[in-house]
Amino acid sequence: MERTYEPTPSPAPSPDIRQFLATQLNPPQMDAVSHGDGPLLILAGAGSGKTRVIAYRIAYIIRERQIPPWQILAVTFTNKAARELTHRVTELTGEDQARQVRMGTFHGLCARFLRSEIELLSRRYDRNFTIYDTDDQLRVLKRQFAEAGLNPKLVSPNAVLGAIGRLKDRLVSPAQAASASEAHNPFETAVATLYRRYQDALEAANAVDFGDLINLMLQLLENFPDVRQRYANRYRHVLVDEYQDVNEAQYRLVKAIAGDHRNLTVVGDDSQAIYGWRGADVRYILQFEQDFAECTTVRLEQNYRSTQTILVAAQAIEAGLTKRHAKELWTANRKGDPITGVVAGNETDEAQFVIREIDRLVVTGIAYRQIAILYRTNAQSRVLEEQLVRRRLPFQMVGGTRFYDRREIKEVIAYLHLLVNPYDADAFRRAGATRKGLGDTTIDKFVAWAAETSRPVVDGLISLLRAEATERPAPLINGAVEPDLDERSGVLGPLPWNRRAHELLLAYARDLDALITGLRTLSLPDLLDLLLKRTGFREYLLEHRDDNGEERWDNVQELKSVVTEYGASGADEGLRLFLENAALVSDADTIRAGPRDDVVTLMTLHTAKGLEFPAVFIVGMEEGIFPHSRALEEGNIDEERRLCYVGITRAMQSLYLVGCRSRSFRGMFVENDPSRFLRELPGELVRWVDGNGFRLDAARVMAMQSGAWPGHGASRAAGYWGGGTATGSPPNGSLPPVDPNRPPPPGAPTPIRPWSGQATRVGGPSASRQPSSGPSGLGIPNIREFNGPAPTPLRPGLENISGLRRASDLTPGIGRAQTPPAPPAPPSPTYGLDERVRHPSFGDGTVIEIEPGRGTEVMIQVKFDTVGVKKLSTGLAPLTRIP
DNA sequence: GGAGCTCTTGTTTTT
DNA sequence: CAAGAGCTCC
Repeated sequence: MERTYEPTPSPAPSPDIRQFLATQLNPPQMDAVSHGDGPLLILAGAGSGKTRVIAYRIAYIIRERQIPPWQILAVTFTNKAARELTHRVTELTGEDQARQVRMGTFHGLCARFLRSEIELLSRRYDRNFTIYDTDDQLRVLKRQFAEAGLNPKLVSPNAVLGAIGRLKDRLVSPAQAASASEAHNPFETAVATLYRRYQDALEAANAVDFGDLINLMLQLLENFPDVRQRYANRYRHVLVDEYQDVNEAQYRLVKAIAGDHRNLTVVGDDSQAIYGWRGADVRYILQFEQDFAECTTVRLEQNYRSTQTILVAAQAIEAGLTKRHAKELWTANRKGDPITGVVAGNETDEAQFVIREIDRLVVTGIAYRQIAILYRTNAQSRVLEEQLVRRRLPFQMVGGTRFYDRREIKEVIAYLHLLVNPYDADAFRRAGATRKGLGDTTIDKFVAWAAETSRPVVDGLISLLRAEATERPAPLINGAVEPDLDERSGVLGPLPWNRRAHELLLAYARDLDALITGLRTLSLPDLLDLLLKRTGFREYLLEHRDDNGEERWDNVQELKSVVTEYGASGADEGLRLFLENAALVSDADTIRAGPRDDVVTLMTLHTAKGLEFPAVFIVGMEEGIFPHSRALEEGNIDEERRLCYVGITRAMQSLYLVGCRSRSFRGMFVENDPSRFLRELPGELVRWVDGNGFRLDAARVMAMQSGAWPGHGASRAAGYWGGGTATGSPPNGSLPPVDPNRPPPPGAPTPIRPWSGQATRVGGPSASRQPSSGPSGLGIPNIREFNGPAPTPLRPGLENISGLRRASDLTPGIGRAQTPPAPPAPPSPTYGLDERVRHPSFGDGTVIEIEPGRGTEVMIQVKFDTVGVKKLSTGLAPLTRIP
């Protein structure tokens, strides 16, 4: 096929489309959406309608430019984002077209591409490759420690796995890692050795890890020009979301596909780059204008999400960054309430404050689902969970331990993996370990035997069965099976295990054989049933495991309900789809609550990226927790700062930043200083309270801002406030007054690291698998059909208070919307007296009073049938009319 | 091979 | 503190 990359002349949008877009988008958004061919950089501040712009742009390319949808490739980082984008594009173009657009995550898309291409790349892989997750990786790696005679106590396998991951992010091969330039100390030498072995083990198992998904695809594109041409030709329009989070491999992947035609749109915000630890490099977005010199840059600087107060606070944190793209967010939203800064006593007080405050918010008409509690580390969720359960507040945790990471689930899935990928030795071991009587010794012997005789593990096992089925059962000589068991496929050779082990292996083989047959004849749910029954999995869990056997069995039952959703296709195809999902999909993606569930959401700050909530609590605002001690040690404060920026900008109306003086972990009490991020908040924006909600007096606020928890040893606080100003180094290693650009003082105590802990999760995967818009539903405007312009839902009365507009005001053509375009906030519904309404928490009720609230807010009083009279804001309360 | 015990150790974020 | 590794004993 001839490939030419002449830019299609970009026709001026037809007037009606342009007119319609003008009602939906502000001018810079419109510029981005209607940009023609060639590279486009969209710098999209928090809450500036980024996803909306991508969705509209895809729709625009299809509808207006008449590009076939299958020529469009849209890449995201998370499944959540991919799903949201699919959802929005579907609303704009209809299902038929949207389905043809190739949308997905980097990893998901690469997995998909590799299924059809990987055999070109190396004969060591085939299309049935298994995707190993972190747990699988670690198992394989630990085995390499043993085989290489390395002591896992001297070098931590986790650290080595991290190092290998980072090498892969930078496209460093095992051979390169072993070279002098990479390995210049004992650790790196060990890493190089283990990396080589690890990679060999993966290849032998026909398995790839997350890094391989990207890197193998890249190799394919870079080493096979015809393949690259094929992809570049097919995907004539490439869009990449969260571009600030790409690593080198991903960057080169994008370039390999879009480098020729250059129809590349990247969207991102360098202030929200929070994945440096995963190899992401902000540099790529900062350099986009050099990489693609002819690119057009559009800045989306109008924030539709947050109050001015919240935005200004976020910018105060952002201001401490050492480098960033020039970009100034502004909002036409109201000033809003002050931020609440909370000084609690300990982590229980912290949790109790949050809960009391949630109670209060709910009384004012906020629904549980409009509230999020965010924390730096998953371990912090535990106290919150305990208290929430105690107070019977409905909540969901997003993330934490993945459902598919549970041991019993991994064990069942290991069996399933074996049916698809007979080379998967790790799955063989894992499934084998659940079989009564089969121990490591026999399994090791078997795996070694299979490797020596060049048999995939499953084939080797089945061959035992075949040999047994011949006329001559295996006689034993000196406890070993007779060496020359003959069958059509050849001689098995000496089998180095005893009769008892042999019987156990045969039973394993019979089970797998039956399952392989089942793969052809049964539905996927039935196949799983057969698996559980034949292997006696329930008995194994109940007898064999800890006291939680019942609970574990319940989890397996959950797995059955998940699998049912893949039952439409045949077991074989359904199984492949299911396994791919199990490897690539996190709980954050599957366990998303449907819009019906009125629950408070708990998650990490990282997980919260891309979401928004009317009320947000960020807890653990302490040095060592947030910013995290490890980041402090490594001098990575910028990334923590960006994470804080992300957290703050999740909030639409109410923001609480909560920290505590002391916290117990590992059985000890530790005291951290207040987070620098707390202290950097502009004082006039914050209402400071203690854990009981009582206002802090001025002296205590000042103490707080100087780096000490107020009220904690009054003398201590008074001590360095005696002089009236906070210059000089305070005693006790407390931090000096706010100066975002200053590194921590040399004398600062080493912050104590947070402890780890297992976060338990509520709800199973089936609890909420229905597609949903997530908890952010409230703030996302309805997207109307392209061809059916709807009246613009002007948000009533969002007057620009107090002249807080930013520099963008002065920049011609940027960020200034004459008519505020459809802001991402729902129009406040109006209600009439005596109207019947429904609230997700309070039930049904009757409107008995309507009165003006703050600003343009309208407050109504509703007499609920069961809970009495409540005063609610029509803009915020999730009310629906009952006909 | 496996149960039950003590000891060590490791602590971020996720595709 | 809790999970995992390592040890002993059956």
